[in-house]
Amino acid sequence: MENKKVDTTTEEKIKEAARTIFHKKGYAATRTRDIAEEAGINLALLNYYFRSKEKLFDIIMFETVSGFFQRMVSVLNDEHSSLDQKVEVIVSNYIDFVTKEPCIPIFILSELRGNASGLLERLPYKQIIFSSVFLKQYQEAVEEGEITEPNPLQFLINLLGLVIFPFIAKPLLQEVSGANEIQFDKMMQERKKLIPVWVKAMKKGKI
Amino acid sequence: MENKKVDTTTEEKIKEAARTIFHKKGYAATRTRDIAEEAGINLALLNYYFRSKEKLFDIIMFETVSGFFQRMVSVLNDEHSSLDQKVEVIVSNYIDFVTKEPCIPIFILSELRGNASGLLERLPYKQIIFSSVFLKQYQEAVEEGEITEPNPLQFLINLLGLVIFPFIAKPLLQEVSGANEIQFDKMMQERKKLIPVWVKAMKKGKI
DNA sequence: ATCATGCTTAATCATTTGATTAAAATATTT
DNA sequence: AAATATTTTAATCAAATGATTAAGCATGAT
Repeated sequence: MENKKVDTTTEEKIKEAARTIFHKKGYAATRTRDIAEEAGINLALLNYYFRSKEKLFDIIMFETVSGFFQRMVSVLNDEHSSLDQKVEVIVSNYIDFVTKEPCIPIFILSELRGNASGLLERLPYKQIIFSSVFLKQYQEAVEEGEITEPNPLQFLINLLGLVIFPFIAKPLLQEVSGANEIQFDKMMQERKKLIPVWVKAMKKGKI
Repeated sequence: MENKKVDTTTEEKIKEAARTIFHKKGYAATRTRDIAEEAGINLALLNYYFRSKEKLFDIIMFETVSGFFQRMVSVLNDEHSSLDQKVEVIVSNYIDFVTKEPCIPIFILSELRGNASGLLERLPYKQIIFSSVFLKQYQEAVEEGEITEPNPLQFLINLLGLVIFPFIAKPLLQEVSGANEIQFDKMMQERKKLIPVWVKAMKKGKI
């Protein structure tokens, strides 16, 4: 009955395969047969365990998005770090994570086009960010004149854009620069130090 | 024989419909029947004029990518503008363009995942950017100590990331902020002034 | 040993989807 | 007007694809 061996269970094998293929090709371009082959199982097992391609996708999508934003939320709510420290941690954390999982940003954002799933509405990030330690610290910094721009969303857009955009544009940047995989990763490692400096500089940018 | 009336030709109607649907849903999620319906024509006409979905897509993709980068290249090669002016023009130009065509960035970048088409290699942007007026100006600014970071690619990544990323992450940002379409566009208009200031501030960021 | 339960497979189904065909309609030339 | 070429349509095809079925296999319980 139970099949929880030392090796991964069949259900987990299917999920891992689905993650791999969905992340790489997206929902529409993924064939259930590809997932079955990647998992080394019979196609029927996919439907046996998950009922349908769509239900399997919903699970992967939810876990991927949750995992991605949990990394940010936990840092944004840290009571014991300053704003600058939060930037450093987020930058370092995400650059390492996305270097290991380079498909995830474009996967999330391209599957969220139009947000047909309504996934975002079911996630509580709006409230979490709105009541975060980060937000208080940002508003304090604005009041004390340390930050010019009053809208914290502009700050988050910049931070995320500087970290994530290069990974989304990776094929493009590699072609324009002629960089190979290693050189690209090295450039992203350099951004670990550069982005916090840039973000600090941007805080007092005067119009 | 010739059908070039005042109204658009059938071929052009199909291309416009294909642009609309491909941009919105991507290659894999697009059905040729959707394009035919959007164009108000019989499905067979699509294959009559363009042979196949893939060939039609290749045309749209090439035109979209070319159009997108031509805007940048023409500014980067302007002899008569400074680096700061180039930033201002690119930011303003792209924010207006992408506000009108919000699907294009995520379309280009998601279709370029893995660059299976080899489209990028067929485009000459590497050489164009490498020998651009921008590059000379950037290197001069580095030599004169006006810019800390010696790699011009980091500068371009930042510029593009600050401009384009918010449009790619639009559904996410709208959900997190609760902003509607008009409020989002207003925020992007504000970035027209903010990004050039930020980019200037970043130039002298010290480690 | 027998039974019941859950897991796995091969074969098959039904629908979707890209593409084609042959004929009809329209436009162009002679 | 007749002939020719081009454009358009309805009908159909073949392959791909998500999903199901029924039978076989394993494992633990009675």
